[in-house]
Amino acid sequence: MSVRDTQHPIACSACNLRQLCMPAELDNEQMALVDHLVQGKRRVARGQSLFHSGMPFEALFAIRTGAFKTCMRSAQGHEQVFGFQIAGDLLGLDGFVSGQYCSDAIALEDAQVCVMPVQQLQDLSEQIPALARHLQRIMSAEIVQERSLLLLLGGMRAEERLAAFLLHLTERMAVRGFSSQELVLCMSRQDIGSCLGLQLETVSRAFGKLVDQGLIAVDKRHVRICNAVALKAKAQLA
Amino acid sequence: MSVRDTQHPIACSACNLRQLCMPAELDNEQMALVDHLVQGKRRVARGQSLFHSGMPFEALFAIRTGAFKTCMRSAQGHEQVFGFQIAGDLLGLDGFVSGQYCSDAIALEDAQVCVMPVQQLQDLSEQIPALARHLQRIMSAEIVQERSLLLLLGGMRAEERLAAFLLHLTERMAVRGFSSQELVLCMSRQDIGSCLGLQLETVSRAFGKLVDQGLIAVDKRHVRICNAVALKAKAQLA
DNA sequence: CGAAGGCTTGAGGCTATTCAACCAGCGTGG
DNA sequence: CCACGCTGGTTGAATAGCCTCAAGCCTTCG
Repeated sequence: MSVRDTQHPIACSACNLRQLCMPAELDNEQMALVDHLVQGKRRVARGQSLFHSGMPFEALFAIRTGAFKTCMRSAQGHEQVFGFQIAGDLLGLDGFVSGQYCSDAIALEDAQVCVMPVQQLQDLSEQIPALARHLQRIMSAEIVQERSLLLLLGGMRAEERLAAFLLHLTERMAVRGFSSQELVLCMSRQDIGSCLGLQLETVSRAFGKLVDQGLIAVDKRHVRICNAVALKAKAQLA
Repeated sequence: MSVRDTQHPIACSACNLRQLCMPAELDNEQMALVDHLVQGKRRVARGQSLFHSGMPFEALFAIRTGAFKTCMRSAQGHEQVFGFQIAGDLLGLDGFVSGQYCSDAIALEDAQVCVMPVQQLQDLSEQIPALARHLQRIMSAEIVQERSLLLLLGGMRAEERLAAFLLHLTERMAVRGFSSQELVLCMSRQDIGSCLGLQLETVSRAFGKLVDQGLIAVDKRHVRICNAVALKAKAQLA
């Protein structure tokens, strides 16, 4: 399963991802409090789940390294992927409703996450309004993010969906300092398909089409954006 | 447009919808504070918007009467409906991210909403932790709700989508004390289609199929559930 | 080396879309 | 009053897009 390790207690105050999971406007005193919020780290091996639907909601997780998919499996065995999370993203926000996680979080590559127990989070939120507001913003962002997926599933064709997907991913990588031209996908065609409401074969064909049109170059899971303008036009966002 | 009216200042403490938009565990003192949170009401005529994408995020709204759809219009003119809100539901949760609403809220019938200014909401949340937690739960619920829509769009056929949609709606009406057999739709076939990722013709045909199978009876916008078990089976939730 | 997983490609079928005609109800104006 | 247009809904026929099934390739790993 997974192993707790506290041997590398990198404090939030010293973390380069702080700007993503923590509010910006903290003074030193508050920062010191926040440093105690993270109760250690947890490693999750590729393919393992960080949590799954129905487990008691005990903590929120911030991704330090690696990547996850959040998904649900229906009674019929159909797996629906809701999204992909990378370093700096928060996992477990769906647990507040019922006190149980409502989805599965599965590591797409070996990962390390910061564990933030809910109780501490609640207590600290009461002391630091900025933290409470930040959580609010993050959850609101999650809502907006999922709506953009709904927009995609509701009104786009396969090629357009894939184009939008790739652009969305590069945007997020760019925020984290990566190239906005190059992209290494950490998920399978099947996962992409599930997220976009397509079969893996259709995803494969859509990749082919985009390559044929000269918009991207693909080598296995390595993707290069050749014509960002045309790609955006295709994704109907340009 | 819309008219503010304060002539009927029904306090939250006296409102029969309180259990839906407010936390349960409030003492009298806290209840008195909450009563001041609602800065009057606003009427919205059928077809008019309560807010639309891009407007500054100044308040959250609780629906007292009437119904809304939340939607977005893409550059290409495609309208995507994200969901339908009825009495007791909160509107505007997507505004926390950027300080602007990210969607449109359009009244499907003449409606009345309680206006809760963000600033007061934030201040009060700091004084009443239960209120902050309640907001958290509501937002978390919104995330979960949208995921169920993603599940629907990702893996169901037209008939199944409609079945799930009808069941979801009756469930929510049942919570509010209405019959779980009878349903009056406040939205058009087009709106339903947009929400379910279908064309209005397809929705119409799906209605027809469900009627043929004896699962429901339809008279215009009046729907009666004849065979709830079979309907649930079709929606893959039973 | 063989087996398995991930990906691509092809052929055929099916679902939902598109385009179109048509009907019912409703409000307007002659 | 009826004719009229308009909106919302139903129905039909043809088409397009995606899914399904199937085969085959490449890489990885035991």
